[in-house]
Amino acid sequence: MIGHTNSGTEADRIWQMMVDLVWETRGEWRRKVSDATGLPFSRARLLWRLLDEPKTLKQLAYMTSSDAPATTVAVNDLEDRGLVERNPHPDNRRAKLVSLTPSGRRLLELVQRTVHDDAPTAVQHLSKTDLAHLRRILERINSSEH
Amino acid sequence: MIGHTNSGTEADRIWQMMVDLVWETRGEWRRKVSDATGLPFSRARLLWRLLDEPKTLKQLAYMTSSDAPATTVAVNDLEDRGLVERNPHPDNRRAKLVSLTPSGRRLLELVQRTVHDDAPTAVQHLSKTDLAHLRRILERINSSEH
DNA sequence: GACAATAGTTGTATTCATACAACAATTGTG
DNA sequence: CACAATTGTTGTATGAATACAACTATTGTC
Repeated sequence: MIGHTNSGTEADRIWQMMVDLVWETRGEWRRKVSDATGLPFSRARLLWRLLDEPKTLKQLAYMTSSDAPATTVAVNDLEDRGLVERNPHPDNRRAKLVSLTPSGRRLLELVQRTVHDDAPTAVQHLSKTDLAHLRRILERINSSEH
Repeated sequence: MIGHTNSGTEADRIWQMMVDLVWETRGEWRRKVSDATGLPFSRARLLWRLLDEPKTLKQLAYMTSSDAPATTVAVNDLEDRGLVERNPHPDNRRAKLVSLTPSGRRLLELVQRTVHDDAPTAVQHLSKTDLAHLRRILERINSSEH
């Protein structure tokens, strides 16, 4: 990953350590997701966004920071593969709701089962105490997130 | 980012929290680096790898998990922009050493000054104690990395 | 010295991502 | 009702990432 100066606050320096640690592992993980799904990573990511509930194309475009045409193309692709379907939006006939097909859902479950994003060994070797500390701190971060 | 199951060890679950936290911030950061350098992100990343010391094309190819032709093209691009130069390798006349030009070094320094990869506010708001814990744990992870 | 291996270059093809223009259908508002 | 805004589609163009084949120059080895 890109190196960094150590300027800024202590929080910034620590943050940087976390970023570097995580970043190192992402390349291989993306490749594994792509291999497991047979999809470009960005498509797989789009599919994930539908796991909880159907979304409109507009919502998907916003979430992936891409524009409407790009999202149409991506959804077309996923639809052609039978992973996703477009349904009319109940309240707005301009909009369409994109939702997972059973096949799409099965694919995501397959990824969950096969692509393990395991902690690096250095993390696995932390003591119980350190893990507990780490969890508590991360939970604190997440809960103050908004 | 792509969601995850909560299966696996406690370390895996905690790791996942870290990954999610970091991942959320990476898109914007990449964009900022690109904007500040006027380079595609991958080129900027290549430039960073030369900060410490010159590298051969082979080393660069390995570090970016790309192949020799791709690396040649990338280095050509950086060389055309005057950010980098090829010099003969002292010990091996087949190899070439790619190093930063003064202009390339200045560009990296500009990025360091302008693109702040600040900790999310939730991290900045951690207590001194939590920050100290976090730093100690991350250092422990890094030192057991190899 | 012949030959294989290494380091890098050139060129090609494919797939992706991104951005934009032009358009249709629907909805909201004056 | 007319008109602007919203939602999505189609098409086009461009820049990038990735992979491969074929090549040169140099080095190491039998």
